[in-house]
Amino acid sequence: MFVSASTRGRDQASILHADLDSFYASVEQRDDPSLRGKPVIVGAGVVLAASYEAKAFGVRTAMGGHQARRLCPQAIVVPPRMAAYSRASADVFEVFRDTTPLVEPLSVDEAFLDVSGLGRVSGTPVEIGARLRARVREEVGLPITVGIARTKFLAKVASQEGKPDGLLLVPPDRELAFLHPLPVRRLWGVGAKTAEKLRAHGIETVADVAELGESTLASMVGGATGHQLYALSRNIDRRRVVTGVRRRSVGAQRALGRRGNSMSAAEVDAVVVNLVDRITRRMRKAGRTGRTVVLRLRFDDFSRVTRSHTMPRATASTEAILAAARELVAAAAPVIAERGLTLIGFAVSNIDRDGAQQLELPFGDGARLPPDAGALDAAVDEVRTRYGNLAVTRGVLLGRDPGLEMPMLPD
DNA sequence: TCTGGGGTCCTAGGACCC
DNA sequence: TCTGGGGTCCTAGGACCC
Repeated sequence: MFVSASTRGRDQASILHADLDSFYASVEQRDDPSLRGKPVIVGAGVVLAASYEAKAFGVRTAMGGHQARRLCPQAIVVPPRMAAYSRASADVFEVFRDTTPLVEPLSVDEAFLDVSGLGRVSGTPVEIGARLRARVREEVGLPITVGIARTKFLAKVASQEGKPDGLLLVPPDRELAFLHPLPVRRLWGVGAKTAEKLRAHGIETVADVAELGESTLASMVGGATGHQLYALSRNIDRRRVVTGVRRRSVGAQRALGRRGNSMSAAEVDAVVVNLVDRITRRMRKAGRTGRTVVLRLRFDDFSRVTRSHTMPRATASTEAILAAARELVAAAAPVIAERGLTLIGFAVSNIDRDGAQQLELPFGDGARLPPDAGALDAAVDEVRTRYGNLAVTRGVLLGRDPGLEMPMLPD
């Protein structure tokens, strides 16, 4: 596993956040020249992506199709082509990984890149970012925006501010001037609900948040969110760019619309079988197993409900997971009958958690406790390189010094 | 304006254990 | 018979993100 250098780069802007612009819509415009320069909407029922020409009319991602067409009647609506987007994403990430090995994907269309220590080879972060944008444009044919800053959070905000098709650097001595005037919604973890809670207290900007104490914030929005807002608003973000982060759940769902109301038990079961089959195929392909099956239901009034069941062992077997899924559906039958089903979905979580795994730390025969925290970190990184991103909490050294406890390690 | 599909993390209560 | 503190796991719901 590679992680960003802890000394180098801490005080200079060397984290890139690269974010494709209107990703799905851009792929459509790339592949069909007749769509270029025109308002394009991907997805009919709900807007999955809108080109900048459509956004100019107020069309937004996740907006209902009816509203979108009313705002922009001349928009060209195209069905999604997921396979094409997956290919485009893979091509873009190839450019990312050719730029630096320290790539942390956030989704199909964005990632953090740590370019500290590349100076001698590749130039300054701004030069690297500019070259990355040019390569994605030339080699994949897509516009991409790059934000550059000293921290992940600032880099991400910078790419948002730099859109579309731009590059924006936040110099280390301009960070607070950049951050504080922004609306609270720009803070990670602040969505519609949290923004409303804050607004009720007269808090509108990041600067307003930064004036509050952590306990005050926690009392408004909860402990964890309060802690995060406190730190981000004061420009504290020590998170490093981490590779090899692994998925924690695998799921699939299907919206049924109004017809969900009138589906027979057999029709519902057919959907269940299909969803479980898709999930377990993906799990087996990825070599993952899971212990907890979660049923998600949505109803006429858009209310939601979840039911879950944890199995004794992690598995990717269609039979085992389907059996659990069917039991969850059967147990939820009364709710389904009462409230009008419009969506059904499953997720399998507790991935690869088949009880604790014994790993041998690479200290070799006669080795002693690592002399310092740095050596311990290196050992844990070594284990993670081999076994993936484990949640390491505590380990006990066995052997020569039984019972010697290692200190708590961060995730 | 009546809304897709894929995820992540946090909170809180209850069961159970020492 | 009643009492305490601390911890883990499971379930359900909620907020948020792209």
